[in-house]
Amino acid sequence: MFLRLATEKRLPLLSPFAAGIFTRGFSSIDRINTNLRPFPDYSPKKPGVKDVDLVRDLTTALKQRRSEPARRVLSPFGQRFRSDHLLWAFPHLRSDLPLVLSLIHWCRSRRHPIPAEALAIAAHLSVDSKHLQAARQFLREGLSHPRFVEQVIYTYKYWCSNPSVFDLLFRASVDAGRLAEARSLFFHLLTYGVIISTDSCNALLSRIPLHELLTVFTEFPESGFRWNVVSYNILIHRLCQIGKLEEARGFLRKMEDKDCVLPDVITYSTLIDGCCKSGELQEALELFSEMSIKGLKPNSFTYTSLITLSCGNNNVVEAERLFMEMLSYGVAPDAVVYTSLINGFSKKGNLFAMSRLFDEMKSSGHLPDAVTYTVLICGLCGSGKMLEANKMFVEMISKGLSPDEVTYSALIAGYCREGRMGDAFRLHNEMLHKGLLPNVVTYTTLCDGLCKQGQVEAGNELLHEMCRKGLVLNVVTFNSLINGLCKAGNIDQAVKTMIDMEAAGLCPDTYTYTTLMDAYCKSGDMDQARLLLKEMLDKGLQPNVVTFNVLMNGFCVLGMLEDGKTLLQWMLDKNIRPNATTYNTLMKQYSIDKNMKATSEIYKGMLALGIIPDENTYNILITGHCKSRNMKEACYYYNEMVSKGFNLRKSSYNALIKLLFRKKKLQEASRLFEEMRAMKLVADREIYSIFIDANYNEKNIKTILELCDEVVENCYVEEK
DNA sequence: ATAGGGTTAG
Repeated sequence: MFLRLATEKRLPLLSPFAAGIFTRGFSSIDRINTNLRPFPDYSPKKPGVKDVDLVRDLTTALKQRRSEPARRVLSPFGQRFRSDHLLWAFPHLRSDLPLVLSLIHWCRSRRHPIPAEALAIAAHLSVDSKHLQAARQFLREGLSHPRFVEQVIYTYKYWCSNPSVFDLLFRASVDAGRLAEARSLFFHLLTYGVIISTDSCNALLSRIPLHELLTVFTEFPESGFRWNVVSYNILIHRLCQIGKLEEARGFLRKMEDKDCVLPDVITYSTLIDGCCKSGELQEALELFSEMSIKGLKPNSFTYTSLITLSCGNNNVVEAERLFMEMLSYGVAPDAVVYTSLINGFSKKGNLFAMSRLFDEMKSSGHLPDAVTYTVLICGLCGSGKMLEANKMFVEMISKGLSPDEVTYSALIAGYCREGRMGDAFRLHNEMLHKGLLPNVVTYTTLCDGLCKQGQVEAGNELLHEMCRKGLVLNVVTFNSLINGLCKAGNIDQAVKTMIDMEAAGLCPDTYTYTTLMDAYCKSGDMDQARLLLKEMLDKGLQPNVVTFNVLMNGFCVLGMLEDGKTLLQWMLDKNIRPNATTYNTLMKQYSIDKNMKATSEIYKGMLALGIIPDENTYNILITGHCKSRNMKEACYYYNEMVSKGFNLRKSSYNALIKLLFRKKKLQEASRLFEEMRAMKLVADREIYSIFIDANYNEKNIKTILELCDEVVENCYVEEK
């Protein structure tokens, strides 16, 4: 199996009838392959007379008393025994591997070094007895001796070994990380006609760096060796990992057309995943249909890649469709595909769908693992449900699952978002206590949390601690710190930090620029903001909707509404889809300027593009219309937003109540006032006065007292 | 030999 003579390459050189030679056995092959090296003859070192006697007595004792412990049997020989005796003992024990093993074991226990030659022979004997595990161990140990390979070759013929010993030797080199050695071993063995198995060569492929992999991939077949589908899958996977999709696809064609190796589900799934990771949905779908045409049935790996991409594109509807399609094709779902889908919903904040799928997963017999729980915890944290996230954390531990760095980082991020830095650091300490090392993400999360609490200095100190632990800052860490500095009003230091970041070999990205541009915009320095925009465009960085929103906000608060509208047009021209925030920013400024006509036009433009208004949009419309005393419009938007399940902000309630009161709509005003109080929102003092007066007129003492209490409790405390 | 989880900007 393991040995194939390296003759295939020479085939074309033979005469037409030479092919028949191959059926006639080795002697014929030897005739045509005169340049194949023969295996050398073995001539062991000669023992002295006393040595001969010792070895005979020792091996006889071992055989005679084989049921007794070797230690006891061999103890009389302890004084006189040398490592050399081992070599002379082997011929006596050649078909008795258990005794060979116990003799070697005894040697080791007496601290006798085992010579390389003995290790080579022991490997041959082990292979001969089909004891591959023992052979592997001897070979692994032997590799630490110089010229061990030569020892194995030198002893090979005499000990009538099996060619698989070379395969094991090659494999041991690979496993020991001696990759260059393995590579040259391949060619060296070739000169003896030994061919390493594809499996072992594939083990080499999966361990070497990509540039060497590509060399090996072309250089091994020069001797007639052929790669198989696994080899191609390894290569394609590595190319996909670094985003070289074109080349990966090239090898898909090459394997079929040039090498007659048929791609399998793994080949296609690997390529599809590569496309998904690069966001190339179109490519992925092409390959998906191509594999089906070839009769290859996609599996849960294939679907997971596509589902994960859909979720990442914020398209959970498509993700769920794919999941249903997978089920309808009879592809069994597993914990991974469930986890991916659950993650999609949790990221959208759809906790209902998240727990529905979690239940479905459990009831269909798929055990949630640590990743599943991490996704659930993350989803709950993202929705501010820290209590439930903690419950999930406890549940996962009670199920015997171990939270890892990722789980902890997710929980820590949840606490940071709530400003609960004490809890965040408590978890950080808990990690250390459990022997889990906080990594860059954990530290970045904590640093960001500190920055958001206004403690930039502490954040910076934490990063120094992180560096002392040998961790390296990444782009996100820098961005977080830059943001902290900006929010603390220290733009100069933020810019310096960006320069540090570049000096550290990290490229500022869209987050970095957007953060700094926002700081300049908010300080009223639109010129600097524009300069940064130019710089990022020059670097080939794409501004995104957030970048534009930052600029939009800058123009709007400075009253530069015409620039704002130009910016909106520019976005549309650049095919960057504005979102509700973009429109809200413009609408807000127009409504502050009491230009409700323009506000309404912007709103219409938003609807025309199919951009869904959010809670903010309605609040802007309501306060704006109230300020312009458009009661009808204000009430219209109030009803619409309530029907969509949105809540009014305090300012919207205040404005609407005041307007209703002014228009003598006492009943409506009062109803809204009650609604506002039920929402635990504190009305303006002016509104309290209005309702206290109104109740006074009605002589409703109880209500008056209640309202007075509330005013004292809320308005007074708030104004202090 | 292939798939799922955590951090940053408005």
